[in-house]
Amino acid sequence: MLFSKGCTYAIRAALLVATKEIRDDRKFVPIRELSEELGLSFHFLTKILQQLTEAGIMESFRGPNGGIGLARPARSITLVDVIAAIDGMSLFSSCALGLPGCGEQTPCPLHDAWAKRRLDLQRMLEKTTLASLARELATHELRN
Amino acid sequence: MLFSKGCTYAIRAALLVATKEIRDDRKFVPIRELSEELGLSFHFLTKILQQLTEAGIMESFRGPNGGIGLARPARSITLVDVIAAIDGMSLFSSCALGLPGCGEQTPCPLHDAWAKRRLDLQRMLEKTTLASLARELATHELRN
DNA sequence: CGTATATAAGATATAAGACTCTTAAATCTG
DNA sequence: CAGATTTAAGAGTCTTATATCTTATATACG
Repeated sequence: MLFSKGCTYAIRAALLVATKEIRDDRKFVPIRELSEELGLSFHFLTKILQQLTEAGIMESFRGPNGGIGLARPARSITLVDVIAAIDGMSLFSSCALGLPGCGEQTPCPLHDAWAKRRLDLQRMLEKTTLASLARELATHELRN
Repeated sequence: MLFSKGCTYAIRAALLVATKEIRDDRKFVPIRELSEELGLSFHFLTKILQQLTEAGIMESFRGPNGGIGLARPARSITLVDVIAAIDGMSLFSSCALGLPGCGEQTPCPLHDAWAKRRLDLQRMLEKTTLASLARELATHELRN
């Protein structure tokens, strides 16, 4: 799998928050509401979203009318931001064959081909923001 | 991680067998020799290579002077063949967000961008054979 | 202030992946 | 045939990822 499960949950939840913020003009959404709409475990999602707040991507408030919301404008939050907070950046730096120290200096046989593609993937995920995804969701009839 | 650890071990071992076949004109190599040269657990590597023999990629013989060798010419064994035998093909067909049923009909917001890149990755890994990698290893000074 | 609501944090449980160990089966050599 | 060598197969262990449960802590509101 490209991303861990937790990472895919984080992306889906963050996108849903962005959608609600834009479409319904709501700032804070209870995690319970997110978990129910996405069909995910409430407790598990809570733990994952906590990592996003620690990373400064989201902010949370406890108590009644509390919930979680984007800490920055949706157009300034990229998928790489979310991925970095949950899975780290190793996907974009590590060797396809898992060889430590593989790089320009001492490349493995797959290095050039993979390095080129992982960089392209990173660039794409850096260009993709929660706002751009939310816009796509709104215009086309896409699943989330 | 892109591939499972077992899958990376399988690729590295298969490539080493191909190298020995070409360079030293040896048909069967004991797994113990492979595991020692690659710094991997003998028992674990045995189990993984067993999957390659089951998949018809390698063939094995027991007893003294036994070992494991390529079942077909190295130029006809692609990395996708090895990957399919160990990890399966899900990397090349599954949704980046892990959504079941994501596809052309009901795409997720990331579908187009990822589908394009995973296909490119698959094409590249289909074009890469054990023979072409072994050739690169021989001409350049690459690590394995 | 007291109660309800919501996230935070930590402990615990389950599942999957990675790895090890033991025994069996096959094959060669003398 | 006997013994050595090597893969095959299965059980068992360790580690990490995934998921759940429980207990704090903060906030709103009557």
